[in-house]
Amino acid sequence: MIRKLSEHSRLTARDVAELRKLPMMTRVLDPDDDIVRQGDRPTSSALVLEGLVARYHLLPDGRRQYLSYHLAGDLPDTQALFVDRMDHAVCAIGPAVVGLIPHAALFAAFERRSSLAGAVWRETLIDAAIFREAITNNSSRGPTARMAHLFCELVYRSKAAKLTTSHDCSAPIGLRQLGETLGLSLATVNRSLAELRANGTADLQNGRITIRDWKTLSDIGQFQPTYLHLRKPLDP
Amino acid sequence: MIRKLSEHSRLTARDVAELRKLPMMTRVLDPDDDIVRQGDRPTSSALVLEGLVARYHLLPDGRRQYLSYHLAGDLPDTQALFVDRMDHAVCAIGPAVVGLIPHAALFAAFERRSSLAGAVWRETLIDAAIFREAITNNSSRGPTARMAHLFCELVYRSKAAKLTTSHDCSAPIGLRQLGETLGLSLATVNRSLAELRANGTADLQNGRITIRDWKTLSDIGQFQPTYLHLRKPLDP
DNA sequence: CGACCGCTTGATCCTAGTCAAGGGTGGTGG
DNA sequence: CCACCACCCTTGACTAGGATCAAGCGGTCG
Repeated sequence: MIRKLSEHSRLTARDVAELRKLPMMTRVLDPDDDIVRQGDRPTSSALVLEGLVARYHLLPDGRRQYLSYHLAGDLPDTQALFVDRMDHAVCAIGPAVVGLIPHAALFAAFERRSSLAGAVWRETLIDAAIFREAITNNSSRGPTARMAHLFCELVYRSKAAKLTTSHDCSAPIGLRQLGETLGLSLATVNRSLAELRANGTADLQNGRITIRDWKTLSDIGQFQPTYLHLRKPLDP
Repeated sequence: MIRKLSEHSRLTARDVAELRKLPMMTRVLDPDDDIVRQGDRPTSSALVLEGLVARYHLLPDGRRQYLSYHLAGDLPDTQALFVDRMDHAVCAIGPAVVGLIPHAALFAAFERRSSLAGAVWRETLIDAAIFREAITNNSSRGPTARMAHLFCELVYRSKAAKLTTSHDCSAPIGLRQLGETLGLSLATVNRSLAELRANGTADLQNGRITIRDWKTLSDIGQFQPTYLHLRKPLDP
């Protein structure tokens, strides 16, 4: 499962052996459970084993700004490895399972195999690329395009992670949360979603994103997957 | 100059010695010159020596989305160390000077002193934190608050980098660029700026941001500097 | 069976975008 | 040296699109 790193990095057999040796405590989460909170000083990092996990900022008025979503195989809080305090929180979106790996164990593995450090570092850089894309998405595209882009990204990443083979993926996201991701009101989210449904490009139902017309949808969302930096990009 | 890293990381004398040995080619830039372009595969990383530098996405219609600003001492394209292709570009905002350090030299230094790798890694993680804050800023705050937040961030970082001691900093940013940073039209940018001028909290003139009332401005922009992860935060 | 929660839809308001015009400044060329 | 031009900032009028408010619907869980 950890071998999602090899989507973007070449790992040797010894790297993989080192990864397998990492101690890990699994933790089962209900929807909306926090894994870490803003201000925490975690001593271990989470690896998503199952489900969907998200990072978010807590705003002064209690609302949230969701920042990114993380699928099985992702490391959603590697930031804490090198930075004292969490400036954001991480929570489960649907039911999820995460593995907690002590920082000390990770550092030790990095010492032994610096290529591992490189792979994790690269992972954090790709996270940053996803954040940048979110800035552009939420700042320069209209509501429907934003939503289309997000759907494309989630499905594309799901496929890259071999979590799905068809044009859909699990995403137990509520419309309110979608709004707090895209910077839109609940009403607009709904109308944009209705638009995507109406033109037959995509749908979100029962916690599942379905893409019916990839070409048109990725056009609407101006989705260009290069920023995800896969070693071998997917076609569809 | 490189010792800006010590704002957030503890460096030993030997780390510093290693940094001083790095080979570097300086390059002088006019306003708007690109340092790297989207799609490039750079073989060296830039260190800002003078002036202001920005990252941006190029949009299909030719407009830009500015993503972050980088002051003297920053490493604006460390991403390229571990990722094949640039997914964004980096350009000079005003006149600027950068130092180009070959990736090979950096990797060699990391091998010799892994604490250096950690410091640079941490720097990239703080970049990511700045991106996250930009998502929140552009998605969940009104025009004036966005601008206030950006001004606070730039001045705060300038002070942290010892580039200024008063409540102002050099920022040769045009209003169009401000708009392409904050996701606002030129007209709105101007009106929001007028508002900040009118209530005596801040100003932008002759390529210089001046903050007249820090307390009120940071209130308007909901600016909380924790996400910058300085080892010792500033008060004012 | 009832209450609650999340989705859906409609009506209204208001904010930010668009369009258009004017003013200041610096640079270039006559 | 001056005239012209280009660029950027500034301001106003109008418009459109998204936020807000409000109500109805449908499923689920107690």
